[in-house]
Amino acid sequence: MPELPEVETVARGLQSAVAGRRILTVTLRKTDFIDDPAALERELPGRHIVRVERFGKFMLLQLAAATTGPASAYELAENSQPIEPSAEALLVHLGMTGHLAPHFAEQPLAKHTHVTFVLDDGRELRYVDARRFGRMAYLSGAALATELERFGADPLLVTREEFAKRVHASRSRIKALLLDQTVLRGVGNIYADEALWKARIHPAKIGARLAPAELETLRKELRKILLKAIELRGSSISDFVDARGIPGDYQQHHKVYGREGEKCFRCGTKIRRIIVAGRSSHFCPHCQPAPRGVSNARRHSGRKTKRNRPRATSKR
DNA sequence: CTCGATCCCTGGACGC
DNA sequence: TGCGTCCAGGGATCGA
Repeated sequence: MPELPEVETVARGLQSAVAGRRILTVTLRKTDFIDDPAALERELPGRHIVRVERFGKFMLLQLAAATTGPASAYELAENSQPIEPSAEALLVHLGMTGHLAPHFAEQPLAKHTHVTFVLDDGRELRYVDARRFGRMAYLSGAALATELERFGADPLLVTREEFAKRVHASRSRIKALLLDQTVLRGVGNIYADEALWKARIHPAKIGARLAPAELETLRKELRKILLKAIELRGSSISDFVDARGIPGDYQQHHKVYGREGEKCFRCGTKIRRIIVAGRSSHFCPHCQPAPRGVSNARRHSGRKTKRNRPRATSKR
């Protein structure tokens, strides 16, 4: 599941693989995850991919009109300017199962290939996403700026003061705050759980009640974990692979995620899993004591037999 | 303002 | 082997 480190890994791979290339044609198949499919077909052909970077869990393929001519990869590497409000970009969110990678044209189309960009060197940039939880949008100018402004701070760059301000501004539980993309951009379920374990904070604790020292520990540990995960090219849970099809290695380092019932590496207590903010939350009941009002007692989920909802047939 | 619930979607795990 | 059921979860949305 692509979170910040996985998206960073893919973005770096694409930066070295396709930056400087020109998009010749766009082929769309299923389009229900695309904001405005017609805009992609209309705007992308002829444009250059100037640069690929990560923004939260999004990849931003920064584009430029054909008239500027192809920039050399070397030239692009020298250019580390942030995206300007007047820029244009293709936003790609990988959702849970999205892949964006270059292929040789003769390679057969993988199942669930929904978008193909033919590049000027004969290769194709293909978007494959079985579940279509991803998102794709072509945005420019004010619309792009507005879209990006919705998001919170980058967890790798956020300062102590800004982190504290953002967390203390709400009465939500810390797990919900870490997952909230308008608070921090890029953190998902795995790295939220890992950081909370490292900082010894219970996921259901109210963010505003965290002591400044706790908060600062959390910020630093989150940052360390994300950097380490980037170094290892992300966590390969389910089928994450980078732009070259290579899986990451950080899943070997998970301390709580996916370890329900196994022993805490610090104290040996069995790792538990509860639902916080609608998401599975893995934690050590001993190292991360429950706040007042939240029971750590084992309530074996009575397996609620929910739904038998009739399939809302909304194919497109 | 914050919450849970529901929905989107498919593949994989699991039980029988 | 095959079928049914459940589950994964990021994000939008809705009602409480």
